[in-house]
Amino acid sequence: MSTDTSTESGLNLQPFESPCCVPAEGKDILQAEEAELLASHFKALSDPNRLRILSIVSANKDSETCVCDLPEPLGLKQPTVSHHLKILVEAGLLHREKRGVWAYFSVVPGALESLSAALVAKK
Amino acid sequence: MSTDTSTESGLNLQPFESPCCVPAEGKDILQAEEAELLASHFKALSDPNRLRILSIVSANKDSETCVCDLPEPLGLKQPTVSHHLKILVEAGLLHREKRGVWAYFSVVPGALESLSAALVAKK
DNA sequence: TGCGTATATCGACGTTTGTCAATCTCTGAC
DNA sequence: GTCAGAGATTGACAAACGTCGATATACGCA
Repeated sequence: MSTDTSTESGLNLQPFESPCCVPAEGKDILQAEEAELLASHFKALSDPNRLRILSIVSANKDSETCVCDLPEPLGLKQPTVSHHLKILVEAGLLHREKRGVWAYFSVVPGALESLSAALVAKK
Repeated sequence: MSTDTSTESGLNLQPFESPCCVPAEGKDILQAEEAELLASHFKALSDPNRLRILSIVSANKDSETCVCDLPEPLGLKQPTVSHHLKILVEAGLLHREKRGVWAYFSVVPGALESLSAALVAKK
């Protein structure tokens, strides 16, 4: 990266080479794979209707939430709700249990907490 | 949902109507506006390259990070990096300070922590 | 067996997103 | 004033996303 600066040893003021700051790479930086994984989790949380689904489901901790209760408060049609639920389940945030014809959902214990911790403990 | 139930007026016991669970709405559920706001923040975190930018910037806390250092470790072109930086700034996660020709970025104090808290304190 | 219902899946559509080449704006140096 | 470089903006494009109607699947009941 140095062109022909004669005295490169002692001086730290560079004419045009690296005038701003240090590269800051190769250290304990979030790697591409980890970033991809973490981003996929946040993507599951990046839709307002999915956040509201999580809120509703986590509101009744004792009794699980069934799908049939979600379309009305959300103002969404049943296929759309099913689509969002699938995304939340695949993200590991919701647990699906099918009993008979009905499907009941509950928040996976510790899932939100671990995501929350990843936010503050970001390297 | 009701086909041809003759007496639809006063009765609240439904033969096939609500067999699963309670509606669980109208309580302390995440409202649409709050959900929209929260989702917009998580959307800023839902891209792996933006997470890596946050990681790099937060890695050198003392000295801020300049834009010119980001394209190389990320493998992105300068306009793309600028685009992601804009999203992070508008989400309130990064602070931009332009000194001369260069722009330096730093993590907004408490921004990630407040998001992290919203995750576990979800109603 | 056959019917009604709850949920999942499919297909389509408009919208949003990530990326980059090209260009513009601004600043410092000569 | 002129020039060079840093970074922001624009426009374009493919890919991904959210939504919903239509349909399929699975289960309980008579």
